[in-house]
Amino acid sequence: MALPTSAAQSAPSPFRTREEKMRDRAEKRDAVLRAAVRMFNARGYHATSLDDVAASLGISKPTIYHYLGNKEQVLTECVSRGLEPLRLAAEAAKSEPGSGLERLRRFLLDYARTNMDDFGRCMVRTGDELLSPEGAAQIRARKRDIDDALRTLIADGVADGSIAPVDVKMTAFALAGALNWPARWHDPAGPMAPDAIAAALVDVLIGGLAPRG
Amino acid sequence: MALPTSAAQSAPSPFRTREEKMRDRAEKRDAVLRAAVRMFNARGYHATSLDDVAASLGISKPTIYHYLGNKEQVLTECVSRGLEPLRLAAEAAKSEPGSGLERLRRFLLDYARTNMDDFGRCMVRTGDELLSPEGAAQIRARKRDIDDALRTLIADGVADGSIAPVDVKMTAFALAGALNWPARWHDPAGPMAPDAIAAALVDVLIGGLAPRG
DNA sequence: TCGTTTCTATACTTGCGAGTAGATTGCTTA
DNA sequence: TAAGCAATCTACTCGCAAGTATAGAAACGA
Repeated sequence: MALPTSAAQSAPSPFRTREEKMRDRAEKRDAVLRAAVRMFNARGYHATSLDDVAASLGISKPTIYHYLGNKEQVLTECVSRGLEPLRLAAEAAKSEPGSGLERLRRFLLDYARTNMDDFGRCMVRTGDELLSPEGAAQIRARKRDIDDALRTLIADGVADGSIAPVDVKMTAFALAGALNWPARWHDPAGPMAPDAIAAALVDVLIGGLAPRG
Repeated sequence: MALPTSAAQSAPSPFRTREEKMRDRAEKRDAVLRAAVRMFNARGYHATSLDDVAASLGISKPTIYHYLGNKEQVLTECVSRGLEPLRLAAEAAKSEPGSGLERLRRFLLDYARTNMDDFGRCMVRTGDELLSPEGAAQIRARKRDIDDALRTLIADGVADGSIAPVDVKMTAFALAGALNWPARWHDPAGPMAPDAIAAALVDVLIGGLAPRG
């Protein structure tokens, strides 16, 4: 039989193609992860059972196991999805124009915003203690890459004079800490927009507390 | 029989006075908490069983229950001990001499150092999700007091001109985030001294990234 | 049409760890 | 000397939630 092209959709057929089925499957997997990450953020990983997650989707626990290997994999997949936009932002910052400070500022804004969405919050809040040694090592390596990119941006800025001659490592920790913290306190349902928070935090960090000249 | 005064200790008696016994009890309770907080920090609260804690002290679980009501109370007591030095520092900062910025700087240094000791780390890492609603509310109220003190110090500095006209609330979050973060990454057994880390972080936060005129 | 794969459910097993019962020992006090 | 209390143990109960065995329905391919 001839495979229908994706363009040939005049009358939607009930028969799914291979790609459609793969997409269906991916959508269901996504739905599981979205439900899980919300509950992890709201109640914590250990306080969330996969039965709870399943119930919130109107399905049963074995269905989750059909899409994901085990509970830790559900968590690591959520963390991965929180990490990915950071990796992309770090990648992008490398080849952008502008001074070190300008490139850093854009990266920090992305970083802060990302940390306030569902997967970003989960990523920040998931410490090594929740994961198996292997899982923790993988995640740590990927976080380390982000941190390296951050340090490089700072060093670039120091080198081109757009950033004061700070201690690069400690500065990276200070920035990361300040921008990770909203994952703990920010309420997505509250009145403060993530963009505004990100902008305010970045302004404080770049300007410092001491009054300028 | 006459109670021995605490001065009459020429030959240490095996018979304990009431105060000595109370002190003994307090010491044992402390030992339980110190053992527990170390394991909570190393492996996480949920991954630490009270059997583990007991074993590390060469005692049995019911002995822990003799000194503390339940597992959550072990945790909340650890968190309290992490919070207490912060409360004292906040209290002290109120009545110290110096500009707003100077008082804030001293407070921030205390804050950062405290967050790197055993109980401080536990305090920072213990999110609401680990506690019962009642426990979480109590802890949150006490953290809120610290945050209020921090905001007041910032506002004082802005008012007296020693701090730039920043957004007080966001600044408090940025500072707290940056100084809480070492609770996640600092290794007490590593080469970096908490004092040096605290100083470096505070310098970055006060000075900012942008070069000064 | 028939075997195979996909998806889903019900109903189970299993292990861990919080918390408890009850006994024991020894000091304290009436 | 007996009652009481403090401190500790061994040996349990019990509930929860991760993960599994198994089966049935639908879709698919040959």
